[in-house]
Amino acid sequence: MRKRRGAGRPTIADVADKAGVSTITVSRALRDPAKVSAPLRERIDAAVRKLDYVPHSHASALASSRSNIVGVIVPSLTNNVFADTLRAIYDELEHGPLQVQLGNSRYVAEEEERLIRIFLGQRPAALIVAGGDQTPAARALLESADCPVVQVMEVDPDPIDMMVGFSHFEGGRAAGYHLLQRGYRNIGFIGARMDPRSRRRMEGFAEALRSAGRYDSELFMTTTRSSSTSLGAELIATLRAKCPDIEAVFCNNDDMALGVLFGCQHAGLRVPEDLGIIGFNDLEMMAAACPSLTSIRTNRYGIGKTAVDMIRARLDGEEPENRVVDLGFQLQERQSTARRA
Amino acid sequence: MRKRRGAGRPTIADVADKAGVSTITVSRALRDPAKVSAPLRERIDAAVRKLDYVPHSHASALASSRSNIVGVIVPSLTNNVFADTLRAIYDELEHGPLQVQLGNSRYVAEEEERLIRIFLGQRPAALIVAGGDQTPAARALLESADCPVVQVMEVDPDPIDMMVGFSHFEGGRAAGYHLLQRGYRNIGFIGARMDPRSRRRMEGFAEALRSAGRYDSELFMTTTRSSSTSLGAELIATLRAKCPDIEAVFCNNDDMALGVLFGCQHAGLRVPEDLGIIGFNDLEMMAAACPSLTSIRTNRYGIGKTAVDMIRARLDGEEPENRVVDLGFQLQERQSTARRA
DNA sequence: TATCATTATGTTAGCGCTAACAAATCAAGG
DNA sequence: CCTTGATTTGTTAGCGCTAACATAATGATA
Repeated sequence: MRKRRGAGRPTIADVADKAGVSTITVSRALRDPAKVSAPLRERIDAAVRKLDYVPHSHASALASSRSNIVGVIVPSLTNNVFADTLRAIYDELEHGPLQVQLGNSRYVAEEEERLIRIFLGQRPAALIVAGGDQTPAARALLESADCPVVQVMEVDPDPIDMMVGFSHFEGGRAAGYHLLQRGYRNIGFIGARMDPRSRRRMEGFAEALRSAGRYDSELFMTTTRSSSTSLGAELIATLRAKCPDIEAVFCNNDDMALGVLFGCQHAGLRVPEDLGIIGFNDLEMMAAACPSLTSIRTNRYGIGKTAVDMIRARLDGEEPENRVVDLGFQLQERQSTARRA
Repeated sequence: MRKRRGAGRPTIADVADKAGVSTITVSRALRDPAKVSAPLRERIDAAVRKLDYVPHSHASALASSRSNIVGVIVPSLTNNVFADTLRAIYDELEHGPLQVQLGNSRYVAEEEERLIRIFLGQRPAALIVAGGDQTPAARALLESADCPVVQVMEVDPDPIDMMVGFSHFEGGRAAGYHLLQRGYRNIGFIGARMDPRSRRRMEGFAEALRSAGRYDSELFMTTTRSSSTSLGAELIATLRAKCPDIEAVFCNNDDMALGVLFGCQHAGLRVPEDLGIIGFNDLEMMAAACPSLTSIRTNRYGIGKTAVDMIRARLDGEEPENRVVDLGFQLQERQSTARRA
């Protein structure tokens, strides 16, 4: 006699037996209750509860060749920027059947490609990837994926499928204009990691300075090290040692900006009088800091929410009116750049 | 003629055809290459590459009634504390076949129970859950799960299965002794969210103060609002308005501690002279702050790494020598409590 | 070389679910 | 009463993979 495998949890057949219907009816009652008459539905629900039945998602995925997994690939788990977007995705998906599967590419394009490959192996319901800088192979994989794909955090005229984010270039440019407007002259840039998005911020910033004839590459300091508060403090010290006449600095993110503030405080510099500081993202702490820190506010939660909305619409068969949604940014002006111009 | 479903990507049968072997041989070559002779292995590998074959994980999970999913349930995605542990889990799991599936319980026990139910429906390879405060039903579900279960972030003599973390009570107590030792007398506590772990920190802290006869409930201020830097600034202002003679404060986490520092700076108070501050977790920014902030350092990355090690050992059939691993904590003494006693 | 243990590969039958088709039931109109 | 069309439920086969058993090839031993 052959041993039965996995004879553990109740299956849809057990529920069907108990309710006195066929398995397909149970399947329908669970997936689309409207397709089953009220009395049967009640009997099935009762049987489900009594048996504590949980559908076997793998079997379902295999039979329908369509899983309930939304693959999400982000470059960092510790970066607050992605945490907010992720939180939105989880919040939005909570009350549906869709499940998030999260991959961490650590800012490595090849790792991202590997993750895309793995995720596609699961026939995901949809895919969300950060940014628009995939390798050609990764892009090809995504283009041929037969599920909705949303690129988040950036906008680009040529999305793989759909896209929601904002322009990092314009954000950087706005930061530049703000410092110029505030009367700062010797304006620098501090950037860590320098992933493609940070690079675009820097380029927009440089363009703003250039347009006013105030661009000086000596005042731009970047590193591939990952950003942190202490790194911000370290870099501003180095930069000031090299260029003591620097008056203001744009940091590629808020952690770095906070570090610059701490660095100034340790060095006895007054902010904004001796040095103006502007960050990027407007994390919660920026408003609380002393002095409060100017930043470019981005709608990270909205990006996650919009991404899910787009996916849901597509899965419902609708075609989104715009394949690229620009959620923009706002300059949050605070004490750290409030120099009497 | 019946339409074939899902006639999309290549299957194991396609690979088997191309390599001139049976499907089970391909299956074995992919899962355990040592079971297949070298020449066949090479032919199979070549076929896999040529067809760009990716195994269908759902089919595999169904057939073996064992998925490659490690379910992880954390109470928050934005809390840096969990981000570090998560990062470790992802780092450790990267080069194996195991996939992480992440759930966010938002500090709601019922939501955690729901997630456990969903995850168990996928027959996970293992489960990692935060803390030891599951509902009785959730605990029962986990106890009957036929996979390794690791509770992280805490230690408890009675784990569901395995556990790795540290004692929040002892951490809080250490913070209390430190402030007493530094000569502070009117010592307060500020706590947001007040999840079970924060509560245990507070209890340990209170116990330390009580042992020195310096416990005063008037100086303990808690809220269920979620922690943030601005909340820290707000609460210290409220607490000082109520008890102007407060000399030092223990914050239930570092975000709150940073907020208290900012609050003091805005109010013109000197730290540590007018107010001593100690946080919990020792996030990166604590060392960079000005003044640098004392904190209880916890090994969050190590917790994630150890959890995966324990899971892997169990999956390899080994029994861990200790079902509960205490990774401890260290007091990081910095300027914010450096009062000349 | 015959015999047995070992290793390498193949055959068969599902895992639990759902798509596609089929049949039964029902409502309304002539 | 029978049509007709819509609605509800059931039957059958198969999604892609692997467990269990079966067999073939290989090696070791006397």
